[in-house]
Amino acid sequence: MAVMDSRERLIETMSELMWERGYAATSPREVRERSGIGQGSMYHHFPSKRDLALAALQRNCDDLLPASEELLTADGEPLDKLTRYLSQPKDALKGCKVGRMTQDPLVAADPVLLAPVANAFERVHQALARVVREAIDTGALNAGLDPERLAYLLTATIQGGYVLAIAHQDRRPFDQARAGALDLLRAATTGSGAAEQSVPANKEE
Amino acid sequence: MAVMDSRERLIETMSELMWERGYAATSPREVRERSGIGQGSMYHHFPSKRDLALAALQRNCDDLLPASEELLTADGEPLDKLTRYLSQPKDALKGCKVGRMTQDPLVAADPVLLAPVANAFERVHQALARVVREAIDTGALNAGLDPERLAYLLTATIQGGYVLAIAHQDRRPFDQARAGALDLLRAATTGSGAAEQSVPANKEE
DNA sequence: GTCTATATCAGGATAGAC
DNA sequence: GTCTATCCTGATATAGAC
Repeated sequence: MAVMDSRERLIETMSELMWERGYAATSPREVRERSGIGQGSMYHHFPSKRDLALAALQRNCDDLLPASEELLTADGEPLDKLTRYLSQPKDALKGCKVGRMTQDPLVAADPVLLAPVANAFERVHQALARVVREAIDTGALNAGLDPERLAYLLTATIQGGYVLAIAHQDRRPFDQARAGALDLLRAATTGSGAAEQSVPANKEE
Repeated sequence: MAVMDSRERLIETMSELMWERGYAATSPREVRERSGIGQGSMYHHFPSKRDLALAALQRNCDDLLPASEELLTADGEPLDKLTRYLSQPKDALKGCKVGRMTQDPLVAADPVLLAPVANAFERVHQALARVVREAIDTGALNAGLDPERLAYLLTATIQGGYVLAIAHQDRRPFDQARAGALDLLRAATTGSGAAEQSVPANKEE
């Protein structure tokens, strides 16, 4: 494999910085310094910070989507798939490299930058809704539950979990929120008794 | 009531801007221009942007906390209180003026600025956990459920709902995530049959 | 307390040589 | 494609008069 070229290094570096600091708070200078790429070279590949950000954002989406999509479309019991979705190892204190973008004023106000984010969430949502629907259809979850609502709830649990973890500077709220969602899913299991077992908290990334 | 003085106007304006753009992306210049307060006056009251931000952040926390705390500590059925908590009118596309701060790189990295945010989340969490515990103790929710987990789940649902709403530029995912949480709570109701009624989606703020 | 003027530095980009 | 030099603006203050 050839050594990573300048363009690639720029995208890689910008992706990291956007995860760490967001878009607005990341400066071209930081990208140059961390990547070791010169000024001229940078503007040769990307005419503006925004162009580089778009490429980096796309990259971050491509980094995250496959894992969730593959997990959710694999064979297996629908409830198992939801459990695995809610148990993926995550660095709670770093936040989500995709979800974080929605809180960046420059991204949220820019339809072009927001598009890959919207697309990523949409795809995960569809995959989740499909699995939830399957769970209901096969009788694993109570009839009468709404797949759309539950799918949004599960994604929101993760995204909100990051907020809590960062606020408390502690990953436990993230893990507990996810565990709470699993507990409630189990409680909504057809034929569940009152004393349904609760799952143990998720451990370290 | 006397006309609002300069100091007050500065805090008010900074609070708005931090809600709209976050801390890092808000400049002293914008505060001056929107508030109509002069440069000298501003730095007379607040020696730095950070000092002003701290006051504004405190203000934003004080704006939000009372409503949730009063709602959760009022008399009434615990499940009703949780329902009301999840049905508070919110402008989903604007995001949470407190939760958003966790995604601001300058705030998350600054323990002093993060403190009021952590405190606000902690208080809501405690109030929520108490209500959930009450629901379990009175038999309204299944025994075996964990109050801590459910409390974190509910807050995460709201905070994550904002992320989804902004990503999709549509408030419905926010409402649906909250509705999904209510559906699952109802499913975890002791003695709930399989065909528990689901609640209608929340309407407009 | 408030005003105007000034200072410093970083952000974001362009120019033109190699 | 990459480098160095340069440019302009805005962010974040400080100075000192009123």
